[in-house]
Amino acid sequence: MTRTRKTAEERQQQIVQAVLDLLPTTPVESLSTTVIARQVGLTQAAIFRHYPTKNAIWAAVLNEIRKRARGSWDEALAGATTPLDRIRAVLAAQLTLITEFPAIPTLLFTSGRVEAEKDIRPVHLAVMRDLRVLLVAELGAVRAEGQVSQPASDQDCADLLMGLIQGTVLRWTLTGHGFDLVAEGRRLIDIQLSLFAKGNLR
Amino acid sequence: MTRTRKTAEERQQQIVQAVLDLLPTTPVESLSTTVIARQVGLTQAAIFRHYPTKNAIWAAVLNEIRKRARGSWDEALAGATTPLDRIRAVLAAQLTLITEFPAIPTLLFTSGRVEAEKDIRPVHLAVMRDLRVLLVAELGAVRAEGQVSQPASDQDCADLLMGLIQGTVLRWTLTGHGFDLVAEGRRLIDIQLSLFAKGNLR
DNA sequence: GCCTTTAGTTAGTGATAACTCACTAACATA
DNA sequence: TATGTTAGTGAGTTATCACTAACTAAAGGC
Repeated sequence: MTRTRKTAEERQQQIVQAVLDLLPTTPVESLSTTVIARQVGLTQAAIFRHYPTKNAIWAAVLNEIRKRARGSWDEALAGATTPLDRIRAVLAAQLTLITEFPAIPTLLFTSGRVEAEKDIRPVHLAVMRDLRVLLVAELGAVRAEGQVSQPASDQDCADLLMGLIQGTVLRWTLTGHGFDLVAEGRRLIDIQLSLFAKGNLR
Repeated sequence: MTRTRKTAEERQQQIVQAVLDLLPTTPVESLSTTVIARQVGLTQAAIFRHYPTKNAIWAAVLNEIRKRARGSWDEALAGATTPLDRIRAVLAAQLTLITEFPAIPTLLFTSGRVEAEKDIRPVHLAVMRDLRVLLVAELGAVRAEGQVSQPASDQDCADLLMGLIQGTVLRWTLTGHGFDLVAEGRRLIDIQLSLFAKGNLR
């Protein structure tokens, strides 16, 4: 038994990672502290040394997800030049993130435990709002560029794109990941963007 | 105590109705057989005389929802004349149904218990498939009418519309029913349909 | 080498979940 | 009025949940 004790901080990260690893295969309500503990390699009680309540774990997990989402968006934004390309890149990044962490839609589509609602829902809303703000900004840039102006407001266009993403992810989740989310998403995004573009050519 | 015993069939319907009534205000995982029994006015044990397992209750509830969805679609289809109007009507009907039974997205967005998945998910998929088939058919009719032909395939257009609906419903759910779902949905649907229409005018 | 700090364990708590079983009483019918 | 059927009851069962208290032992400064 070469059991080495780890620092509390390390364990906290480990616990969050364990939840992220388990979520794609474990229904949220079956993801008990016992299951988490087994994944980390600790006893169930040890979990409560690092997080005071289970809700605290959910909050930590959601914040980690939010952090990763922001990171991947920033990366996508930096890698593209035109506003339209940035829209494509950010949405593709979001879909890629979701394929890497199917935990995200699982949590998103789960109304969740009664008490967890208070902790989880605000983070969801924040992530969605962040993405929407980003889209509206880029759509505004597209419009400002002048060449292509959408027939609908930037907000409406953003909502249509958000719906497209969410709907596709929902379909992907319900079909048990039955298709390539990123490819299908990219395809539909291109169609939608081309519809925006064509809209003003009349 | 003029306690009259009811038939098993009556009770079964009553139990399903009780779940539908409770769902908007009760988190899915708090909706125990005890709560259901209290709503119906029976003991908890009596529930199991009418449904062998709790999953059986969920299955019955989902099938009832599916039945009602079909019913409201049919009504919408019958009340509209042109294919485009039928699309608008069916989607609005679906949104109206959801405002009447917020239980639907609650169930849809909840991954649910492990075992319930087997019973619940297929019904979800069936409902979504039904709606999509309907949309594809009407979009085909729009195209066949000749005047307006979409720049994308009927299937893709249907997916865009489905995403629009699902995304809007998700937003509505997460914001705690913070806006008028039907009105907002109609607005976005009209925009999307006009995008389809304009697409071929170039 | 001792001593403080703290990660981790063992062994519980009470609450609540779905489900069972022996029994009772309302009902239909003969 | 007697009898078989079945809706409904009350008192359980087992399992699992989040969480806690008392204790143990590893780590690290002195």
